[in-house]
Amino acid sequence: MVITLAGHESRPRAGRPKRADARRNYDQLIEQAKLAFAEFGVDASLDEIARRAGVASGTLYRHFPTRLDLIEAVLGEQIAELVDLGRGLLTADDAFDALFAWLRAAITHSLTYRGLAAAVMNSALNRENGLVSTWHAEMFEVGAALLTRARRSGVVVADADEADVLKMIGAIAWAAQDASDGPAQADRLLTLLMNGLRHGGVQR
Amino acid sequence: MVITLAGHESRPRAGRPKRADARRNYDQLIEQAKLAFAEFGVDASLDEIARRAGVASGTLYRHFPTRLDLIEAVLGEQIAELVDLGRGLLTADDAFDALFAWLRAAITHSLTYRGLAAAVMNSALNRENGLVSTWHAEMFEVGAALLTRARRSGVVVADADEADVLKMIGAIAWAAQDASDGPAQADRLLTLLMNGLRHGGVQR
DNA sequence: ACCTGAACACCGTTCAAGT
DNA sequence: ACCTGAACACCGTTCAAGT
Repeated sequence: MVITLAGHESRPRAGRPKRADARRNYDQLIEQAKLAFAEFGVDASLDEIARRAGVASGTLYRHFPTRLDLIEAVLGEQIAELVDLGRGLLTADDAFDALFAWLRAAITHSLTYRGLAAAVMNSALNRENGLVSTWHAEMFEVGAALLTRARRSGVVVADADEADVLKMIGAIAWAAQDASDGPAQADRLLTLLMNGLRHGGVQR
Repeated sequence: MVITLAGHESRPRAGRPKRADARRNYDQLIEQAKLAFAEFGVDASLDEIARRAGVASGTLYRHFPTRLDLIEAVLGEQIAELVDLGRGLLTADDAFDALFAWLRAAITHSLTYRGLAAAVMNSALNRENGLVSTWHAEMFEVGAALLTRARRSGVVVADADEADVLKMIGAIAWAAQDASDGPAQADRLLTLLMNGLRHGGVQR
């Protein structure tokens, strides 16, 4: 008798395929998704993306079973860079500034495409596919490490919770995403948050 | 020659109608919308709401040309109460606590229905129908007044911007809306924000 | 005045049939 | 293996026809 864990063995989870035509389609889909995301946000029509890539809708679903899989593929490198940046900042002199800088970069990243913050938040809630995507997991890990270090250094209040702070980052990104001033507003809101975190009070 | 301002003269903007059957439909629509919003959030299917109210979809659109009009109608009393609360708090002893209390109530209000914070944010951005809805305008006015008072009393940092703070409130509500702990998380995030606003630093 | 319900234009998702 | 494209089930919105 064979025991299978439901929902764990059936996912394609392919990555870039080997066959020539399939690989061409895969690349075209990512390329067109990138353009469509830039134009309409991450809620862009999947059908339209497939059409522009010169491919039927079923093909899109074959490669990217979920809209989130497509988003992840499009943002892959960018996320890797962000994680690297965070790891580097773990040895920076000022633990407060390091945390600040990384959160700032994370927010900037979230502003790449309209709706991205909401999509990420949604993926964090959706526990169905086992754990959260590795994507989100790595981001969380780095952010949590930076906050922990800042807390241990005594530059940040002791009871700041990782999940809360990172959730707040998502919230700020969401709030600023289609404001006319955009990044500037995100900066102001982040400053508000950091003042709340700073041990020893607001500095003016 | 007659000059008309596009988009300003043609809106029904009815309110509760006079004819008996129309009024019955109107009330039923609000009643069923309330139930549907509670069950599915403010993105509930309008067709389904009409169906449950025993009415064709066109009737719903006649009374509530926009989803936002329906939301406003459903939440009317609740918003009035919130505005009244805020006005009362304007004469409270402690300007900081008054601001805190009102923001807390505003967040709690936003948690009534899933998706409400996003809908409100969206309406604030959508300048097409002249100004923002009176609903939003009154809320903003009261919130801004409370913040201004706190700033003048010197209990809140001088450069806190009304629009930023209120946007942050929306963001917090959004972040907490489908968390498992819900209101508790919203409280923690709000505390973070208030610490950032407090003049003289964090108190522990 | 108000309501009905069909019609339209869009979604995402699945799946049998083809190569 | 991979792709196609029709089919399905859902949307919101409009509008001619009825009362």
